[in-house]
Amino acid sequence: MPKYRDELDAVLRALADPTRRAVVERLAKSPAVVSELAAPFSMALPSLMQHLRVLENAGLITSQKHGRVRTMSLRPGALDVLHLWLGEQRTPAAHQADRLGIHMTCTTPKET
Amino acid sequence: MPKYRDELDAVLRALADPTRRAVVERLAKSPAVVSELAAPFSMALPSLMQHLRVLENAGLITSQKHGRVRTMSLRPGALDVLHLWLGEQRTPAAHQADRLGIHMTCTTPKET
DNA sequence: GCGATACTTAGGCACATACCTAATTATTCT
DNA sequence: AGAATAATTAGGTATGTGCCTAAGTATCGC
Repeated sequence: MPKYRDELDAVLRALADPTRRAVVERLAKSPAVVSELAAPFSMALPSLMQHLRVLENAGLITSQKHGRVRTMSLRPGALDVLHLWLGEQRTPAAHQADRLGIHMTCTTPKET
Repeated sequence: MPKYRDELDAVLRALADPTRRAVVERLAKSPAVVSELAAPFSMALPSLMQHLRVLENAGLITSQKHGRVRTMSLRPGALDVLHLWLGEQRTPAAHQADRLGIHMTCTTPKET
């Protein structure tokens, strides 16, 4: 039952690329067709398509084809798995801080 | 000033690997020394060290060396950048749902 | 000092990933 | 039908990533 972990892994891998993140950000505003998505990038179409496939396989986006046009949309709730994981990683200190309504900041120690 | 984006990129890249995520999860409980961290993995020490370096460069963890022992800790607030980005990607629909206190779920459409 | 311990550095190999161009398929427009 | 448009498939390259072994370096404990 490591479905959650696999899903998380796919999502994080997908989001680790700036191009794919940009696509997600674009789609967060509204759905768009492939060529619209490709326009902002100085990248050949097939390259971008590959990114879209990765995003789709990760379950982050969905697509529907009408005629020769494919419309991609962000899947609402697709990022929930990340949200969830993130919640689990809060340190005890952070939890404490949360309860107290303190925002924690960190100083960068000199490297060793 | 794309410092935020660079930071986000580094963090997501770092978290895209299961080994590194496992390290983060471990460190979320408490700090640990390198050999403790390495123990659960069937991986040569130098390989794990490389992961630790990636995590440290991404600003997710810090380390301090006392004598010959290096103690690693999760940097509280290191994941904030991710949290922040995540917040920005909520679809209008998700926002709507949030306001209404509805939890959105998705059905997986048949692939096209 | 000397061996054991805890990392570190150096260098190398295999496979994954991000691109590309060229050629194809499927629709739509005229 | 034929040209234009929107994607897709196929296949190739180059760089990045994750892992390894072997050989340091720096403490620590006797």
